[in-house]
Order: sequence, then C-alpha cells, then structure tokens
Amino acid sequence: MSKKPYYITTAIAYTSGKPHIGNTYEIVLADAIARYKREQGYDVFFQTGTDEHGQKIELKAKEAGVTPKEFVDQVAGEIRKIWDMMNTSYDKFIRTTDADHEKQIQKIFKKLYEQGDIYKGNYEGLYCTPCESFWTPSQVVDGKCPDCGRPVQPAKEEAYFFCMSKYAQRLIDHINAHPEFIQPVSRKNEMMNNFLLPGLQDLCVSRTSFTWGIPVDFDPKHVTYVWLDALSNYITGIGYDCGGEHGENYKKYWPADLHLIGKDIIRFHTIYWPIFLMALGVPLPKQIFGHPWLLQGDGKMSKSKGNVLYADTLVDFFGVDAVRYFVLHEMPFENDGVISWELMVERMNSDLANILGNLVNRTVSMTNKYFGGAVENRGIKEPVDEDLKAVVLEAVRLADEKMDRLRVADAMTEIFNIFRRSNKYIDETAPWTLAKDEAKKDRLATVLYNLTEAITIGASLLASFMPQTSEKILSQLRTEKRPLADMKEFGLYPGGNKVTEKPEILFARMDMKEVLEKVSAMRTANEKEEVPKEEKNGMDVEKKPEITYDDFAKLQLQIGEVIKCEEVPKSKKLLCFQIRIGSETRQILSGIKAWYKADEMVGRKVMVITNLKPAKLAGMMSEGMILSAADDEGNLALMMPDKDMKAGSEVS
RNA sequence: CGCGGGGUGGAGCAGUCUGGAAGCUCGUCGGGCUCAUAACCCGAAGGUCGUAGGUUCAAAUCCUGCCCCCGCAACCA
Repeated sequence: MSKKPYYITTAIAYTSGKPHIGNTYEIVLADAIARYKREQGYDVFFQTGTDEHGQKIELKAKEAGVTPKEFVDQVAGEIRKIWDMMNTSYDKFIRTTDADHEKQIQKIFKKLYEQGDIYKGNYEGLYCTPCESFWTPSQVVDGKCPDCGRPVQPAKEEAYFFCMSKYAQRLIDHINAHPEFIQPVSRKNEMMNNFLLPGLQDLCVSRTSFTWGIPVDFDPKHVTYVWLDALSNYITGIGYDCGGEHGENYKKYWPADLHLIGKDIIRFHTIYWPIFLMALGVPLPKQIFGHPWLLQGDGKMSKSKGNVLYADTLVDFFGVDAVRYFVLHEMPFENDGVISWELMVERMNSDLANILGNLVNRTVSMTNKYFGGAVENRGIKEPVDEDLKAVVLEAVRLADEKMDRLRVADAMTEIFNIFRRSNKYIDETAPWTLAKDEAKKDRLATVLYNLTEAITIGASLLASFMPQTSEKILSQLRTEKRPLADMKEFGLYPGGNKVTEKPEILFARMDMKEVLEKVSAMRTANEKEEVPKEEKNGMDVEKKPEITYDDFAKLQLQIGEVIKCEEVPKSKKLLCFQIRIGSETRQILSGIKAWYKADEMVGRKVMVITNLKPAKLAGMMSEGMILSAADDEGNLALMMPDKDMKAGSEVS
C-alpha cells in the first residue's frame, strides 16, 4: 500500500532583510509538524521559500547599489542558510524569481484575464510624482507624501483587478461546510464578519509604478502585484501547469493539507487564495493555520534598542536544538508567545539540562557502574513499574492527539512528562540501595532496563522536535529510533544491549548572570560598531530639490515662549502648547511627548513656523508647528535660540 | 464610544466556548536522597481568578457597567 501524501507549506519569506527569530519560528514549527507526519507514515512534501518581488525590494536594492536580482539572491541565500542551520527538513525551497514559477504566473494571469475574472480598470489614489508612489487617503499626511513630504495629487493608474465578488458566496459556503478550514477557529469569525459578509472589494493584481515583478505578457508595462504572484507558489512549486500538463508532485500532493502562516496574513490565505483557486478550477487546500507571534520579553524588538533576536545569535549561545525547543515550547496556540534571555536560560537549565540531560546521564552512568553497561530485563517486577509504563504509553498517545490538533507546544510537554516520571522512578526505586544488596541485583537490572526503555521511547518521540538531541540520546543508548507504530507496548529495547561507556553531557547548565553579562556586552559591541560610523559621517537624508530664496521667504519662523503645556489626554504622542508670539498666544500641538515632559516646557523659548495653515490633530486645533530635529531613529530635539530672545523675534 | 488581545498565588501561563471542589512550569521555604550536570524526589507557604453589580442551588466561567495594560489604526503641523 502506498503511503498517504501530506503537503505542508510555510509562508514564503519576504526578501527585504534578514529574518529574526519570530520569522524563524514558523519554519521550525512547520518542520516539527512535517517530521512528525513522516513518523506517522505519511509521504510528506514540505515546501518553503522566498517572496522576492515588489517595490520595496526594488528600493532596497537601489540603496545598496545592486540590481534587484543580486539583492534577492543574497538575501534568499541568507534565509536558506538560517533554515538549514535550524535543521529544517524542507523538500523544496521555492523562489518567486524561479523561471518556472514566473512562467506559470504569466499563464495564470492570462487565463484569468481571458475568462473574465481579471479586468482592466483604474487604480485611484493620491500620487506623489517624485516618489512614483500611490498613497491611500489615510496614509497621506496633510495632503503630503508620507515619504518625502511633498504634495500629492489625486491620480489614476491603469491596473488590472480581480473580481472577487463573483466567488464570494461559494467561499462562504465552503468555509461554513468545512469548520476546520481556518485554524484557530476564532479567526474564522473574524474573516467572515469583517470581510466576507460585508462584501469583498476587487483586488488589484497589477501595477505599473514599478518594474521588479513578473511582467504581464500581453501588456508588458504591467507587473503582477504581490498576492497573485506570492500565493501561487504553493501550486507552482509542486508542478502545477495552467495548461493542464501538471507535474507528478502536483498530481500527488495537491490539494495541500496545511498552509502554515502568521496571523497577519490570514486574510490573504483564507479569502483571496481560495478564490484564485476557484477561478482556476483547482481544489482548495484543506487547512490554513494562522499561528500567533513570538514576541521579545524586554520590550518590542527594534534595531535601535539592539535587542532584535536572530536565530544564529541564539544558536551560538544555546545550540540548535535548544533554540528549537524554546520557540516551539514557548509558543501557545492562540496567544502570542514571549521569549527572553531569562526565560531561555531558565528553560535550558530546568527542562533540558536538569530534567532531560541529567536523566540520561544518571541512567547511563548507573548502567555502567552496576552492569558494565549491559541493559537487561530480568523480569523482577514491582507495582511502581506499572505506573511508569502507564505514564510513558499514555504520553505517547497524548502527544499524538496534541499533534493531530497542531498543539505542538502541548505535545512537547507530554513528552517531557516521560522524563519527569522517569526521574521520579529513580527516586522511588533507589537503584543505589538495590546495588548494595547482591540479592537485589536482578531487580536492579529490571529497574535500569525500564529506565532505558522509557528514555528510548521519549527520545524517539523527540525526533520531530529536537532531531539532533534525539539521535544523541539514542546513540548513547546504542539503539535505533523507535517507530511510532511500535510505541504501543513497553519493553522492546533489545535485552543484553550495551550503552555507551562515557555519557556525553547533552545540555550544560548555564549561569544566568554570565549569560546576561554576555548579552549586554554583545549589545554594547553592536552599538560601538555602529556609532563611530555615524559620528564620522553624520547621517544622510534624502536630498530635496533646490529652492529659491523666495521659496524660503514664504516661511515665517519666529521665536515663541511656552506659556502653558499639557499632555493631550487621548494621545500617546502629543503635547498641547500655549505659545506666546509677540502679542498673541497660540495653541500648537507637537508630537514630542516621548522626549519632553509637559511641566518642564513652561518658560522655554522654541522655534515656530507661524504661517502654517492651522490643522486639527486628535480633535484639537493646532495653529503652527514647533520645530525640532529628528535623527535616524526618530529621536526628537527641540530647536531653541542660543541666547534668550524676545518672544516673537523673527528667524531668517 | 476606532479595531483587536489581555488582567488567575512572586514570575510566566492553562482553565472561560460546554457554569459545579483553582491547575501547570519556574521561583521561595522545609525535608529526603547521593546514581547524576550542586542535578533528582517529597512536602509547605502563597490567589477576594482587575473591579462593581446581576442571573443561578452553584460563577474564573454567563450578562451589564467601570478601571488598567498591550498591539494595530488615528492623529507624530
């Protein structure tokens, strides 16, 4: 009988920069599931890859002074290296710049156009000519481009649209008929209530404002816009052919069993993707699981804080399997997980070193000490043995059940229960006492046999989550990985087998203080690396076009005195100033709450643009703008006169 | 009233849908043991389950008001 196929995918990573630990989590999670399915006897195909098109990449490449292709080659290589380092067992790494993918996208586009699902229309928005960018009304700041600050004009861009409404009802029916389609279930209602039921808008599937994308072959000034390109990787990667000449893998593996994605892109995967597939006449994937995020303990990850966690840094500290353990174990099913150095050290010491590593070590050591390494069940049973067996076999069953529901963290907890119970068993049987009595030698042998067997099962189960550790343990026990199918009974460890003489330490305990010191040293080092560069070169900003003196003279800049300053209650950023300028007093709002305290401001002299058109912010009028300097991390510093000047003095 | 998530012993979480003795991991304290990586095992202390009402024989769980925290969005003139 041939094995049942199982096709699992991750989202493809966007190649705009190095992925942090949160991105890495997804591939490790997918890997654990893929490996477990293989253990269960499925014929698994595990696909991951990179999403490499788009304007952002075009820009990044330009900044770096390389072609977009060179840029994505470099980043994709880096991503793949990290995936490999994490020991992930993907079968295919697809890139959206792969020739066969691009070819299929063009065919798909054409087919959808010819059958009337894609139509030509106009993308309307606010356009910034110098930036060649469209902005939505909500993105535009006071009629200005959020990037360069220049005015934007309403404009139209020719674009192709996909007609979503045509398939909406079919999708609603499908989702209702297949409650397992969107996981976790709470997301299903979110999608239904917010998008499907109110009515879908047509999706823009082409752009002419940039060129780094897959050209529409019958209208080459257009390139395919993100989602049609990116989502289709799931079928093009396994050999889908729009003309019906599908590859073997497509025939075997589609429809996919599981698309594993982050919760932020659920909408695209549960609405647009199924609709594209319906339009193509392709069956829908069976399940889409939107996993939560992995967050940083000491505040949000940010480059300026120097606390962004990357997989390779963590691996240097803890090793691959420990990092796999952290990300898999700390991630709950529905809520975001938290990861911090303290937490990782704690897990390392408590779970990995103490409970697991030490258990293996003490078991192997005793076997060597008392029996020269030989493991044999001499059949001297005691009631306590039954409880050990029961816990082990129950853990096998429970782990399996958790995995079926994709509760990976919970499955790992079940496995660790085997190790916890085994430690307890050692205490209950006290082998060192048995060893002192020659008459109890046979009982001692049985005890050690049971331990070895429990560890063998536990270690075998661990193979999907911590492959290297699993191998190391099994090799210390000089045995093979126990197949899942053989875990229904206890006692299959080959009698008379000899364990290794010198057990290697699996996970060394770490000193919390030392680790934290190293981490802060590392951060300081990173800062030092970056700071001198800035000191030497200052910082560069995008150059604006030259202006005339007349342009400059249009600005009225004056010194104002702060009469009163208070926080705007409903705003996180705004302070509300009463500023005296000459004989008048104005109310001006400024977004500097993070850098200045309201009560420290009174009496200060600041620089103000006084002829700026008044505007409403957070429901309050602001008549002017207080000037401040911003560095590349967004820190602000107010501009103040060098000497005390009268309020109202003009700046020129 | 922008959208959403959350408030459970010192820390991190489960339990809430399907009311019915408050649970797990870590930490703390006490004890046991010595095979082992100062590891392991046992026991204890510690919670008005954010708050105020309501429904009920019974509420962490259902309903209503309020407070606080976190994302995103909105405003960073």
